[in-house]
Amino acid sequence: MKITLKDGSFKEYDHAMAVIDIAADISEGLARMACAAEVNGQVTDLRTVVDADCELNILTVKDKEGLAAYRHTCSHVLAEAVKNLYPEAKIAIGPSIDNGFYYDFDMAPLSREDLDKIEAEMKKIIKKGAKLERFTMPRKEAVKYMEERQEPYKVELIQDLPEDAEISFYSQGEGFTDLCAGPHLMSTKSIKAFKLISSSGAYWRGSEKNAMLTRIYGTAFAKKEELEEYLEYLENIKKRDHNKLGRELELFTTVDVIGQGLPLLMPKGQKIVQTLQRWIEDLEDNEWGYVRTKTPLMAKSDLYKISGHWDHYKDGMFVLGDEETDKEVFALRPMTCPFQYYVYKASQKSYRDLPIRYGETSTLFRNEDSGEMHGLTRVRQFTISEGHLVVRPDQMVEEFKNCLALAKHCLTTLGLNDDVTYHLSKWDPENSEKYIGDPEVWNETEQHIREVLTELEIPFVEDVGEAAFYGPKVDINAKNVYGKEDTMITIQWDALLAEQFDMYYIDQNGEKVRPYIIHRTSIGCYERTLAWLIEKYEGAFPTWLCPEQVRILPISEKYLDYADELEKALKAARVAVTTDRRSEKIGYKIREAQKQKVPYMLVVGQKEAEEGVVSVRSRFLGDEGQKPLADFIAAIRAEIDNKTIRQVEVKQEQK
RNA sequence: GCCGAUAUGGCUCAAUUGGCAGAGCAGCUGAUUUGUAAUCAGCAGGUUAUCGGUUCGAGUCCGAUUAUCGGCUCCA
Repeated sequence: MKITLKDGSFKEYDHAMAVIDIAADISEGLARMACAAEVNGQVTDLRTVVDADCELNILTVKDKEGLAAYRHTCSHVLAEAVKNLYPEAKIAIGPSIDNGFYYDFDMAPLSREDLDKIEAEMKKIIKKGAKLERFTMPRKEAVKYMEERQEPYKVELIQDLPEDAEISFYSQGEGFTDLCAGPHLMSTKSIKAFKLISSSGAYWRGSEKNAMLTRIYGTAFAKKEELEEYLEYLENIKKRDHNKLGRELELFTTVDVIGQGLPLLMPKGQKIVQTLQRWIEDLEDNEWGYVRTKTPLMAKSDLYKISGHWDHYKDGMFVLGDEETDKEVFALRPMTCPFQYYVYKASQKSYRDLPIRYGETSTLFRNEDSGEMHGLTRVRQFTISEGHLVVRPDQMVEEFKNCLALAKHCLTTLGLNDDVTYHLSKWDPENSEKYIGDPEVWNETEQHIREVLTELEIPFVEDVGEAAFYGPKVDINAKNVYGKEDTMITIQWDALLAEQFDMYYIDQNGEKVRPYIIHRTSIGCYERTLAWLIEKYEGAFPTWLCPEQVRILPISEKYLDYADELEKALKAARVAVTTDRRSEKIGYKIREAQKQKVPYMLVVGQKEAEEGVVSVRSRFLGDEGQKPLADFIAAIRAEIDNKTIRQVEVKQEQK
């Protein structure tokens, strides 16, 4: 047989061979490094026996799948260690994940000390360096085997495997065997660097209806240095975490008597939100053809009965009053759609009126479960740059494109455009009762969106079952510092709700026609976007967004007269000024201003006051230097007026 | 909602087996005028998250509640 290797070279053998032996034949080093293999593009185990011509690629920890196998083996070592220390623990599942691996056990919760003990046991196991052996069993035997070992979760897994599946096991050391598809390393000895990160609860098979198991997270790397680097990285990203940094910078806070998911924006945080809001509202209205509405924050239950929310979403709403005893019951709004529909419906519309683009800076309320709240990204009350476009079907593609362009413009201006992924969120035909409308409408609208994204050369992935109940959408997601993804912006194609709300326009022939609706946001919700900006810029915002753009640090009492003049000049430049007329501890105050990420600092002394020159420290103008005051102000002004350097790039990008 | 951890002054942290709640920084007052991690002296700041229990005595032990953090689940 003829084996084609990654580099295009060949190996020929006259008998069947295991991949690991082929690797050893290529080079001993490769066999030592090997974690898994790819045979004809299929990831497989090193123990796989090859008996026909094929393409073979040996995977090491440098390959994604190789590293996954390495970590997966580490999770088996973890399971063996846990079984050694806690024989009563039942094993569930233990896959590799993005940054490491985990294993779920049915056992009592663990403390950090317990994890340290388990880690020590794992080290012992690795030191012994047992070989991993793979074997298979028919279904009946496999079930019996795991029943004898009193592993009910494994029994359930085996029973749920498809009829034709090969049921494979891996065993290692003295009596640890796990149901597993592999692939795995040849020996536990190959694991060089690992660390148990944390433990927590996790539902069996990810369903809250099932038992809560104890999950242990860990990570593993090929080298100690890589592990240390990763652990250091984990420490460092905490410094960017908006939930910590945002509080330190006094952008927001929470108060226990006010409640969960109800952050308070402090003056500096609100200054940023206000800057964003003024910018977006003016941009939408003046350049993108929006008209603004201001609709109520609550409505009678009747409205939500029409929209369907009362039946499907009541648990997620804050209901005011008691349905049993009160004549009227109200609810705080979880979305703005129907409110703006009634603005549309207030008068009869002609085809000439369309498209109509309604924008609203809209505060919404959602009664999230108590464990879901997080900083500014998951809250119970938030404000979103919301909007609904009522358009004729023939205008739909054009308007949808415009919404994407506006979102991209916002992201680019904020410097966030490189950090997002686009998703086409589709319905799930298997679950059609969750959606309204016919399959043809869904397939057609999804195809339209697919074409729009392709035409705009926007890379995207398609997610089944993520659509809104009334239509497919484009979700623009970003990862936070911990790698968790949040939807920042969503643009939804709705060909169905106009029917529910009996919206229409009069066409050229005098006939009533249903319009299409686009639900969209331009910059997302302000709380979440603020959180994202904090993490992106580590609190050092572009100057135009800075709540405090300049701080004056005087060093002499004699400077007082001059300070007033300076203050006036800076105010005229739309620069916030903090004057502190105390002269001592200037070094500390500079440090303090740096900590609070004030981009510009003016240190002003008596001598400079007389000469009209100030010492300037700023992270934009270089560390320090003497500059005429006028130059300094001009520099700040230029930066604010240009928004950012990135803003210039936007202009280049736009046609 | 579920599993676990945590909660002491504005901030960072102490407080021995249950035995007088303390320090540094920040703040305030006065003195000092020396330009980039710290001038000097003094003052003030606390119902130890809240409520309840055990005890002669609770920051410490027990229970409940609230909030925060790490996960799970959820996110129309």
